[in-house]
Amino acid sequence: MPPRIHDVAKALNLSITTVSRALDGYDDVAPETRQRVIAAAQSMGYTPNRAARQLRRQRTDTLGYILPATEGGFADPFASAFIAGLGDEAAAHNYDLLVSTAAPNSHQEQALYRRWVQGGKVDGIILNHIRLDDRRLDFLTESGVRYVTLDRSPTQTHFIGVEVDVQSGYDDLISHLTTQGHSRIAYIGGPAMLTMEHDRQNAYQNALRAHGITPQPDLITRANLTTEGGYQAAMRLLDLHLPPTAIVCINDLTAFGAMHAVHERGLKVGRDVAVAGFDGIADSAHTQPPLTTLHQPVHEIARQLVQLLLKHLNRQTPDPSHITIRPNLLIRASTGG
Amino acid sequence: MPPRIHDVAKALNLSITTVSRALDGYDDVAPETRQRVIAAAQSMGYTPNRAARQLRRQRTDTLGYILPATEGGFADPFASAFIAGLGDEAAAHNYDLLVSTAAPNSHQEQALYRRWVQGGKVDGIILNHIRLDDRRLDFLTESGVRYVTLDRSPTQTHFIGVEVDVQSGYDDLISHLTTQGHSRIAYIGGPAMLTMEHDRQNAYQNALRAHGITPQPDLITRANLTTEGGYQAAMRLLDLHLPPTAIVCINDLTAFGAMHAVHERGLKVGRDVAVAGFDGIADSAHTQPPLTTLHQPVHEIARQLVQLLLKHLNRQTPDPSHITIRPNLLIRASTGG
DNA sequence: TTGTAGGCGTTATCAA
DNA sequence: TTGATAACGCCTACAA
Repeated sequence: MPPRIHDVAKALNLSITTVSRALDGYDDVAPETRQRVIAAAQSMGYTPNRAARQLRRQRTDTLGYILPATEGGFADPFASAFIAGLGDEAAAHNYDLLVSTAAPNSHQEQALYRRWVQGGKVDGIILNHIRLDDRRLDFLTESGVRYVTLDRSPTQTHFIGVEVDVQSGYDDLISHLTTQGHSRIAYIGGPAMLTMEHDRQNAYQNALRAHGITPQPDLITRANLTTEGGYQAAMRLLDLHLPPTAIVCINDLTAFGAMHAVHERGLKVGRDVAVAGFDGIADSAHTQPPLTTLHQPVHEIARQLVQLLLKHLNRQTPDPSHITIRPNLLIRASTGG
Repeated sequence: MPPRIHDVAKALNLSITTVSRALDGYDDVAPETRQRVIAAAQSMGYTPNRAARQLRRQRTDTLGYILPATEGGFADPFASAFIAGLGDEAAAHNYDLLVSTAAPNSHQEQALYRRWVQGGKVDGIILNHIRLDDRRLDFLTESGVRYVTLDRSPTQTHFIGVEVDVQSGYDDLISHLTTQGHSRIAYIGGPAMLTMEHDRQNAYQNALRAHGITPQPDLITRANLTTEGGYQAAMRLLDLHLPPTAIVCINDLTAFGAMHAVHERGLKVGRDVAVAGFDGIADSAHTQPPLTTLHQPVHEIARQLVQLLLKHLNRQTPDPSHITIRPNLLIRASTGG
């Protein structure tokens, strides 16, 4: 049983009021008294009880993040970097991070948000994997809970969050590929309901057109953001009557799988078929061959999201209400050379 | 402002006592009354305030996990699968999961544990990356906070958690390698302070001796569990006067880096130098060549840990106080064939 | 079967 | 500058 404020007060022959104010830095406490209180609290190992403080202050100093579920919990390097970023920045501001998992659009997901919001477990929420028609956003808005998102929903009028300038990234990438002589450039995306998929596929098509190439439906396919999914989708593409000479993937994991498929068909990645990813996770520098990818600073993005959210919790709307990050094209051997 | 129990009671002309008991499933409530209460709570969207409940019940229904910090938050696929497993199982039992990051042995780490434990933020804690001399365990034991660990510390008298039978795994692996004709088998480990490193390096040496091979100090090196670290460590090994013909790595990421190094030296992984990992993350099936590795079911391990912890919170000690998991050798092309 | 009342540990208002 | 006191929302002995 940890010590209570009461114990500290008794030990010093002071009232709990004084102890509380001394520790919280109010200025109507005698300097000497404050010293004694702080010293005593330190030596007794006193830490305010969070539940009591929450109840009184009507806030939790806790942020929530719901990890988009992945059947069987597959290992996504993006996710851990993202969580680490959220955790680091939250901790830097003395906030805690509550994490849960739930399958998109599931009952559990809905129940989870209810519990968190109506039970007052969190002050604000960070969301990613935003969906084209995302009920979560409506629910949160209705409930008056503040949130920030990575990626912007088309239905979102007041966007607060971080956005990746996918178009500029894909312009760079497609430009690079056409320079290498590619014109049959395929695309492996993610689940259709994600804005991420919508945005990236659009950007891919726009970039193609900007380079005088008409997007071909049979060169556009989808997977599930995993290595295994990328492998299978790439297999399908390579089985086409007229297979692509380059494959652009929605993320690095998908690209890893695509490279494997290319190799298994007896072709050489970079020479016979170019493969590119998106994310720039650390592993991408060490694949065989190293992967050309659009790097986005995941850890930094997560920290920016937390900063935006904290500002949002304090004022009404953070000053720049959203931040745009330009991905950085890393050219490696998987696209020729 | 979400509805309170008071609001529900008023709407039904009942006392808050009755509402509370009806919702909590006490049997001294008239069936009809219970129906009405449940219906009203549902329609009003009532969810008990967590802070108040915690304060009253003196428990939080929250578990804590501190992600071992990684400078810059590099992306570790193990971590996200682990967190997903913790989150899934916790949610299945109506528990929340609090996550934070802190550098091992840092001041922040210590402060974080204090806040969580003494502030009563969590009922129990899950730990991994246990260190040889791990103060966290002493602190938690002293504080009377229940915890479970992945990996067992040598100083731990009452071990509650999950342990991986590394020895049997390395016996299988070394046996496989010697059968392939290897005898100069190197090892790339992790930070020296981790029990994980200690256990795996020991198991590697034991397995070598069991096959009549004397471990050689110059073939044993360490990295930092990342792909980049594995790359550099492997480079050092390949620069030796008498380089190894096989490299055993403490985890898959390290092995990815090692494979890259082998290739960069103009050698072929699997033919000239065998490389093996540990973890069996999804990507390992799709590297070039696919990686031989000791697979451990991360998601399942995480769930078992939560189950053990919850049992520990209810009774004094869970019945089997710990669970041993045998890793499964997946033989792929990175070790020949 | 239902209601009354006290208290979990803090913070904030007010008075001394 | 300090102290008494009333909430915050909920659960649970105890009384009715």
